[in-house]
Amino acid sequence: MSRGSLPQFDPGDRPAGERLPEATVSRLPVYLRVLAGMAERGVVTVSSDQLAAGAGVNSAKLRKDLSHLGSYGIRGVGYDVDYLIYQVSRALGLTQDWPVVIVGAGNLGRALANYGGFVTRGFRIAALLDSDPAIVGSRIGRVAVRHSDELEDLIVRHKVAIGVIATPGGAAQAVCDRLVAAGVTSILNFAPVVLNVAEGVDVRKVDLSIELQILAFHAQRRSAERNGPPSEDELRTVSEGAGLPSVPGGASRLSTAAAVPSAAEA
Amino acid sequence: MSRGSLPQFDPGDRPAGERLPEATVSRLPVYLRVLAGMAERGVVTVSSDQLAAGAGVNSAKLRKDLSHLGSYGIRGVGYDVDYLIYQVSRALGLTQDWPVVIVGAGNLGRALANYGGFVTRGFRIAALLDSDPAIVGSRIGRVAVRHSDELEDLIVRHKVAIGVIATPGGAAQAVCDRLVAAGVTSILNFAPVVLNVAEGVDVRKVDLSIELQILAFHAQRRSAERNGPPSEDELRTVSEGAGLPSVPGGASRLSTAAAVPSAAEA
DNA sequence: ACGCCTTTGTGAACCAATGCACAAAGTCGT
DNA sequence: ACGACTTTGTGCATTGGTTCACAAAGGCGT
Repeated sequence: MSRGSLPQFDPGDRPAGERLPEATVSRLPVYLRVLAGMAERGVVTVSSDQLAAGAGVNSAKLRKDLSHLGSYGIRGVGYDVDYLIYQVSRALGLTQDWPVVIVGAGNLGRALANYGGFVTRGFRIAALLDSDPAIVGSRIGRVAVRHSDELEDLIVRHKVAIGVIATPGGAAQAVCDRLVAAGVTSILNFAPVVLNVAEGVDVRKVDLSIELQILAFHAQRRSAERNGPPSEDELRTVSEGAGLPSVPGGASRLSTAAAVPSAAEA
Repeated sequence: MSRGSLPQFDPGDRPAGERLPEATVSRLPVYLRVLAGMAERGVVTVSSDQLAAGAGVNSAKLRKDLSHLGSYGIRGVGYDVDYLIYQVSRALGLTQDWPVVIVGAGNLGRALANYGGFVTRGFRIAALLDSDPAIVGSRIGRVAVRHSDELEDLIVRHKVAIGVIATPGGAAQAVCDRLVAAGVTSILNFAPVVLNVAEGVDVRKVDLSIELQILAFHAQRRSAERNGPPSEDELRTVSEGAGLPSVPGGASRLSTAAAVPSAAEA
């Protein structure tokens, strides 16, 4: 237990310099959600085993994650639910609330704005923007759709630090550039493009098709396993209905492979 | 270059036993998307540097990722775009197409069904389900909304292997159970709950509030850094407007901490 | 035909994350 | 008041992932 000199009343705090491992950060919100559910059901104390089960992780991992925040458990008992909620919230920066701007009020933007229950957990929709005059002015839940011309102004006035991009792919990079220029340094991107940003800007992406493709990979692997391990070289019979494209540069020329099925295009 | 005995014509294939690292799998879809964009713009050949830049990763990582699929580059030149698209697609299992069922036709389900461009890349919406009679029968894009009673039937008839859960949190676990019981082994969950599934079922989650919380953490860290490194113990002045809850079990009793601000609840 | 130049593929060193297993801490029943 | 029992927090070994840096491969110009 390597703790520096610390004041009496908060026995658990880590020295301020401590950096949370990225993997831990990405799990804390999950713990927080499970804890919130427990608090709602009146649970007062929880052991690492119970919480880990609820979050779907190994209990040793959970304890190590929490130990990075400080020493907030009680041996032989577990963790106080409310107190742990507070500590995790604090570690994540949720004790202040964050004004968020959502750009794009199409299907997805609307869905996000309506999340309500989610978005209000430490976050507040400062603005919902769109460029289509036909929907500017309408209301989605509690927020009015404003024109994207106001983007810079709204960001500055509401001190927005987090932007959500819910536009079509084509518009995403331009929107991103404007967000960054206006001072936003955290961006959550739902558009299916890789955003290019300057150093120091934090981008996370949420992408349906990527997730589906990862699932497809595992599904394929599982089904391949079931049908017996593909004995050394029946590889090219896996996909019917698509001629095997010729190998470029095999012994002949490059870019002969134009007639590829290209499963990845629209 | 450790390759076993292999037929002449496909010089790059890896021995069939090769397992792709998970991290690689999660990046392949990104490469695929960038490649598709290049193909569309008529690019024929791409170097690892260019592709890596487009995908926002280090080029060494990109090369190592691709090398797990096989040896499909040409030294001194790069990779043939179409051929690489084909190989990546094949590795991901996208040379067959995957019928997908989406459960929940609320805002989010509708947004997903309308993705069109995305979903059609190797995937096909076999069914869009909802339990609300008011919207059953309506059309979202090309697909009709059907009643969730038909779930089991549709899954079996269309050989659906991938399910997408876009219901409110409360319904998610029940839907998940039904999907699994009907034979679905890959699930993409948009509902804000941790799903409990049997061994062998693959669940991925997409969660707005988790992503936002991770962004908030980094935003907080950055801003804390700018305002000077918090000198050893000004920790408890970080959050105004929220009284520091008492420490449970400090020297007094457990669960005194009931009046916590609880930034994580509705 | 030959050598220069580009770019791949990978060995090896590093770093991050996981999981085991156990000592230390602290509760609770008697 | 004490000892048995529970549960935390963490040292350590291991696994997985990233990055560097370079030899081998192969095209291209002359």
